[in-house]
Amino acid sequence: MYNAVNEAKNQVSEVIMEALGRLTGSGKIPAEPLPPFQVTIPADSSHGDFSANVALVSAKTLKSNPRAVAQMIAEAAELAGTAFDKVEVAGPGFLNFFVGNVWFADVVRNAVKLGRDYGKTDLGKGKRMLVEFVSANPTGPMHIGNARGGAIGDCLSSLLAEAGYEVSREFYINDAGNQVEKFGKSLSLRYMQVCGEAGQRVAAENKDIDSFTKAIYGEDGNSPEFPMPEDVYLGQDIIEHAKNYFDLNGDKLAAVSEEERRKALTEYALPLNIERLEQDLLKYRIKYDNWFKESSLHQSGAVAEVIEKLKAGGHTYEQDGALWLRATDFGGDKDFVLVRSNGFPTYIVPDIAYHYNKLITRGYDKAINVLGADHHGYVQRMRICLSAMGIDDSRLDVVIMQMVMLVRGGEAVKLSKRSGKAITLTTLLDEVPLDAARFFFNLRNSDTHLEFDLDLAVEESSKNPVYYVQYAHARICRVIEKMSEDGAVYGGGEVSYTEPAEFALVRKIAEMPEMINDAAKEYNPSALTRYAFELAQSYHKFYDSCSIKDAEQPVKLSRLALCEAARTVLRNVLALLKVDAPEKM
RNA sequence: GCGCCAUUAGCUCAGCUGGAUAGAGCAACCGCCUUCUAAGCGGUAGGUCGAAGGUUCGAAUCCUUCAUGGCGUGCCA
Repeated sequence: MYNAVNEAKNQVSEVIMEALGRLTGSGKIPAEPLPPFQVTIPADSSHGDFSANVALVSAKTLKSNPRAVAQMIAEAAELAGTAFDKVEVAGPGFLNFFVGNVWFADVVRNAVKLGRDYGKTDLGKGKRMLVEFVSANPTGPMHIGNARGGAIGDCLSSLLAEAGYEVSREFYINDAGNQVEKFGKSLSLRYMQVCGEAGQRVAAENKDIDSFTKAIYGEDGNSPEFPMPEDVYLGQDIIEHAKNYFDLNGDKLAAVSEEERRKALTEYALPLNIERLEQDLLKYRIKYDNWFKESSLHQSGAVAEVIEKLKAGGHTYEQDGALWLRATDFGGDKDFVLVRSNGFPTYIVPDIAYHYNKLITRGYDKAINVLGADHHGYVQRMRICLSAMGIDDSRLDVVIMQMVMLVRGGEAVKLSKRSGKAITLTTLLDEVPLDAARFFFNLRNSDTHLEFDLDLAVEESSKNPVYYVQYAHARICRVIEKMSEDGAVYGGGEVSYTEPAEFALVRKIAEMPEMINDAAKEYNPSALTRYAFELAQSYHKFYDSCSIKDAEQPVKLSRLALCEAARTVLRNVLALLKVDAPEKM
């Protein structure tokens, strides 16, 4: 795995350690253990390509001032055979290392040579990660939060794979429990409305399904003529299912028992919803490795086993007819219920069984869940449950994402999950290009609120960061194409650079593998969009100040090589985001 | 009440395992297309890093307290 930045950092450390060895050997500094120091890339390249704070952290131990210590190390440092041309003492006592031309040339040649493999690392070699994301309820369409979760989870998965982890993407289908009960109840109510006299009259007046559902739906899903009680789903999709079932099968369910009706309607609509979820996510360029059904955990007895295990471990007690988990034994605020007094387990029991399946049955090293901030209380409870099951709870990692605020015309778009009027993933994608949606949802750290500007996402201009990045790619392609028409093609030979804009672009290219490692460690796919933007920016600046067409032969090919390298890296990053890299715009 | 997250330029946000003059985009203002894609580039202006203490050679970054906002804290999921 090629990682020029990491190698250079290691070299800096080695050079310093050797210098310190010589200094203690000659008695110039006392032989004391020194604190660890850091090698970083300075923000300002006039401070060198790599910088070490060894003198600053060691000054106290050595009873000297940082600049004097730095000076001694700089003088004792042996740079022959390293990537570095020179080392300087600067500021309060930093050691600034400057890489030579060979380093820059190597970066470019390697990026061109490695192609799609450039940027890959082996950070996670041998580790298997299961990334679970979206897992929207199959009782209705996906909302805007699912859209953010989808983009984050999918790009996080790509990122981890790039860092060498073996990654599986998984969707957990909540096809059992209360939500599904409520789904059946809602369907049944709407079905009876559709069968009824009023429903038939509306059907006669509204031939197409859209106007029909709208008519039944009323103002906010609860029209006086077609009233719905509290605690049911009011989405128009429920009416649509009921109507479709009626069209296919007539009113034959009107006479059967409520229970039977709910069951039949659920068995009809739930698979359709699940298929719809899969289709919608595919359109969003998300393909799961596995769709895991909650119902399978009930059928296999895994849910019952969880309760038995927790009971056997002595972590439960009965009170008020319910079974409680002694969460306080594991640092929880309060105990909570596992099995309700009506005999049904709460939502967390199948979830425990599911995590047990991930970590023990299937043996993944880590289970990563992408969850909305409104579920963060759940995370602590799940950790407690895992501990109670004897599983190391650090094997569960959670990426919490804050809410999305949609903005249009400078004002917040009001969301209402309950009324079914929330903006769905599908309607979002009708309005916003796919590339923009995927890019925008990864624009910010997941743990900050995301302001999604619908106007900006649609705008085809430099204001829109997606276009800025894609434009850089298209520009590179055009340059390379133009030059090849003139017979100038980079064939992999020696290259050399002199201009600041060239160096800046090479440095940015060199950063990719480290960026991947850092972002993977932090589970932070937003680093990808940021990096893509910075890389595009470095290219635009290079393009502006360094002509390729008018350059003399050796310089021309070196710059062409740099274009190739930049294009490769841009493509690689966009591939991780699953955003198109257009050749023309 | 307790817990989690946030608070940095007019706006949206980076930077947070302590380091050099606190960065970027947008908005504002001034420039650059007979020259490889101006969907671009350069420049100007804009900051008591929510507040107050503390830790230290050094704090946007770590600790404490407080303020404001969001979300949790169900025999809902």
